[in-house]
Amino acid sequence: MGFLNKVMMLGNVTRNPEVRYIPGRDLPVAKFGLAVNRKTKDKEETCFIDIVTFGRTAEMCGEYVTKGMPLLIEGRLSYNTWEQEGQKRSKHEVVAENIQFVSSRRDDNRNDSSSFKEPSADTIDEDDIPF
Amino acid sequence: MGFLNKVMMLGNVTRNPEVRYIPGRDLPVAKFGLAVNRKTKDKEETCFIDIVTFGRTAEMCGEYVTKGMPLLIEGRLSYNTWEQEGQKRSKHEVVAENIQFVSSRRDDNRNDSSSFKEPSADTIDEDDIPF
Amino acid sequence: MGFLNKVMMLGNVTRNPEVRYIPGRDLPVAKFGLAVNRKTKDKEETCFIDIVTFGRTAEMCGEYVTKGMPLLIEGRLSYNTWEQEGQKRSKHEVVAENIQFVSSRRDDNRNDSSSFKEPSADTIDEDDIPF
Amino acid sequence: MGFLNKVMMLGNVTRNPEVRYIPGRDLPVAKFGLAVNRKTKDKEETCFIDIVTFGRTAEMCGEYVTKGMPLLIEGRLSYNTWEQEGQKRSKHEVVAENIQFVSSRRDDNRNDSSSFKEPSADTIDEDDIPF
DNA sequence: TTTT
DNA sequence: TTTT
Repeated sequence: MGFLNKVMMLGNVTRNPEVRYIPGRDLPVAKFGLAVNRKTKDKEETCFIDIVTFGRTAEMCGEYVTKGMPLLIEGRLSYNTWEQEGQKRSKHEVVAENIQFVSSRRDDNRNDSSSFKEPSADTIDEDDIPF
Repeated sequence: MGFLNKVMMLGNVTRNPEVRYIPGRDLPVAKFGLAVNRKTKDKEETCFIDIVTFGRTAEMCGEYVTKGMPLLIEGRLSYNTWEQEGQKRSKHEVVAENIQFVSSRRDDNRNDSSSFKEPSADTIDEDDIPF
Repeated sequence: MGFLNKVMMLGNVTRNPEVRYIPGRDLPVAKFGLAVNRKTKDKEETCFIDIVTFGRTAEMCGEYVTKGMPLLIEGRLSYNTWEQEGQKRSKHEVVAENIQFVSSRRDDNRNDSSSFKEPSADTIDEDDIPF
Repeated sequence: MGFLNKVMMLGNVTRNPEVRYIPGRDLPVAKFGLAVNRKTKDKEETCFIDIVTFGRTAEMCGEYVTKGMPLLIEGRLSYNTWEQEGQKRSKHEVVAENIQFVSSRRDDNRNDSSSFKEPSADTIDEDDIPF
């Protein structure tokens, strides 16, 4: 049938990424939190969600992503289960497949673009496009 | 800054919707589960997630959605917290803003289209489009 | 089989919306242009596309959207054909089903939120959500 | 400010892909057409759009994609301009960054999954995910 | 708690 | 130029 599992979120980083390596593999994994606000007429609610990312994107998160920063995340929702002290535990998180830096001030634009040139080069398919 | 929180999932319904009404409001709320599979070369993983929907969409879920059925969901990720026996509890779910029926057999196409004509009329903006 | 046609774009408005009414129907239609930039290491390209929107969203575009403004558009791609002087002509445009205002400066946030309270109330399903 | 240009379409291939190579680069480029139907109560409309894809995805399109086949496309809208006989010409197309095969019959599931194992291995980040 |  |  085919599947589809796509998440796009623009929010603020709630804690600095921690980067570790999968034991026995030289694959970096970065984890951090994201908060996405939603304001309507009468209320404001925030979706807090943990973000995981792998490989080069994880390295760049470790280098450039900091608490408070706005970030555009594209990825998929994932559901993990494990046992803890004989108890079943489970958790949703977003596996980020693409991360985009977003400047929060018009004035910062110039600087952002240059300082984030490397990260932005990480977006999907950047190497494949000839024109 | 603006926010973005968009989820699109194509999966199978894991339990029949239960529909109830918000007390004091005549607003229907439907809840059910969705399983989204993801196969790669070496493994298969499934994301289980609870779906909530409101209003006319909720009514139609109560009427047409059944366990096992494939469904295309568009909505947003939401994070709820509450207290239970003095313990903080929290949960992620997807608030479905648009639901689309998906036939799983080519042969069913004809019938699906007609039996689901009403539901499919519920998609975003259906009333607004003049041509 | 089900269909899917979803477009999400964050860009700048290239001309002020023109709002007209479908003759014989009191349905407003707004049209304007959007430019979405894409920078990579070696080049910058811009996707120019025409946006159409209907109903209440169209009215709000007429009232609040102006040339140069950044805008987040969600909708679907549409393909129109017609005859002009015996020639077949065709055109792609995006039918916007949801429009979100995006402030371009952190400082503007407060004001934006309030001045755009009405528009932001137009997002999908705003009326359906009970909490 | 950051940009966003995301297109997701599920439709049928309208012509077999033609694959050529960028002169001087060993980069394959595949082009084909897609038709996305949209039925509402009173009408049916079809969005025809040209799809371009590069690299390994292009090769797989050349090998596996055929006219009539349903396909899930994820990518971005692109706008190209050129001169033809002194006339300015322009065109929208979708640059596909990810393509997913979608079986149209439940019965085909088994075979599809296996025959398309290679293509599906091309989805975003397949190599990066450790579990 | 789970679907194909 | 068009698919189901």
